[in-house]
Amino acid sequence: MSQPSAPRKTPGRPARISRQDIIETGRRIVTEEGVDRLTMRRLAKDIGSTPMALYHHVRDKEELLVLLLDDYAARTMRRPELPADPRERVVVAAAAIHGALADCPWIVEVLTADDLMSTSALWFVEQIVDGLVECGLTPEQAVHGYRAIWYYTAGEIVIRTAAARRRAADERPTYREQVFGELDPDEYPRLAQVADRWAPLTSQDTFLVQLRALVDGLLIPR
Amino acid sequence: MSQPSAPRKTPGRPARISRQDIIETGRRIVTEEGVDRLTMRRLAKDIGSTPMALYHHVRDKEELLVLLLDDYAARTMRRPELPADPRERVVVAAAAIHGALADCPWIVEVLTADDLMSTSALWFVEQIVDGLVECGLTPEQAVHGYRAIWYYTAGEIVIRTAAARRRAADERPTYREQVFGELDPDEYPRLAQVADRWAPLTSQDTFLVQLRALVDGLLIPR
DNA sequence: ACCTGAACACCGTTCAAGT
DNA sequence: ACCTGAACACCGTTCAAGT
Repeated sequence: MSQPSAPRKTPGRPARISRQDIIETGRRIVTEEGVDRLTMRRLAKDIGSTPMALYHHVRDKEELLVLLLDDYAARTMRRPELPADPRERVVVAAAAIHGALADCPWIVEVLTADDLMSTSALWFVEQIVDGLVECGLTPEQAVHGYRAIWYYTAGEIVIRTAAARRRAADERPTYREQVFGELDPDEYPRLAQVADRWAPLTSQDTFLVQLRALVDGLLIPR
Repeated sequence: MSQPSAPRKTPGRPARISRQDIIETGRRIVTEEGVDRLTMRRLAKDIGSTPMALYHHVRDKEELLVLLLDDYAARTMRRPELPADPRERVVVAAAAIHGALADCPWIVEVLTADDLMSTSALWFVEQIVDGLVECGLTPEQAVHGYRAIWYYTAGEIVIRTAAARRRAADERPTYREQVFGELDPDEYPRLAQVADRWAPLTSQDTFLVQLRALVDGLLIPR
């Protein structure tokens, strides 16, 4: 990451707050109260300073969020033992990324703001691309394969997080429930057939089996 | 959709603005200036009314956005000719959903707010689930398969839209470019190998071939 | 029933000035 | 160099009142 406030050699006034203070206080607010409560004003208040002081250490709020994501990843993404089989290695590395994101729902705000998660996740990306190459893909195909896995993973997190947030906030029946209640079985026979099982089915966590399907599909020679 | 302002039978003051006015004005603002510019205040001003008048016709801003998505889908999602082969049918239906979303980047705001796109997209979901069943999946597997396709599709849109927004707004080199510039080839040999091709590779549109891979993977008997 | 005006409780960020 | 105070230009939404 860029370091606009890397420790200068003495001249000028000593800093009262540091990037590290900002990150730590930001992390506390986000984990305890959610990313919606993280505002520059609130952060400044908690840190005992003014909103504008923050702008001396971070460019803007988006940079702050990326910093917090980096901090989160560095703090939690421990490298797991990976299986020798390259296909399994791809699956386990992708599942590890997914697991880290799933424990950190506020991440969605930043996901949509940057395409590569964090330097701390780079090792996992390496494992995925390398595993795909070892399975016989060209490096180019492997990059595209990684991208498909990343889209699937990010999409799962974004959609599931949104669904959970809605459930938490809402009393009213979801749009989905309304739609499935009034489904015309002549026009939508298959959906009508599964209508009453839709909610339990889609709340099942099948991330891993579908991830395997995707990886298997990517590895079919073509 | 719920219709809190369905036409009442005469009593009371005649409405000066209608749900339809709100949707049309909202659509104009969003398509001409982007979803960020759509505020209740701005919409009220354009419609020649006050912010609070809007709250008589929509519950809140989120409902307004869902209404706009519905309107967009009903207006643009024409049912295409579908191939007879069920596997191809799944691919074409999913690609049609993707194409509609890709032409409408502001959708991301609403995607994260509701899990099922719109009643207008229901026919496409039916085709996907039905195609998967015809290929031999159980209805339950087909629903999970649809979900995986939806995650992949939504993830692609979310990430690509975010990347485009960043490119449009930013001069500074992306985080990604910085990371790939300083990549340690000993620690990340595979990424170092593709580092200089990463940007062109990941800007290629491979949605369709990866979608096929996913569908093929979902259809492998297991 | 439908709409208005004023207010509440906020935002991110810029600017000019202070130490 | 680092921080402050005041201000700019906004938000979504509630409330009480008007017609």
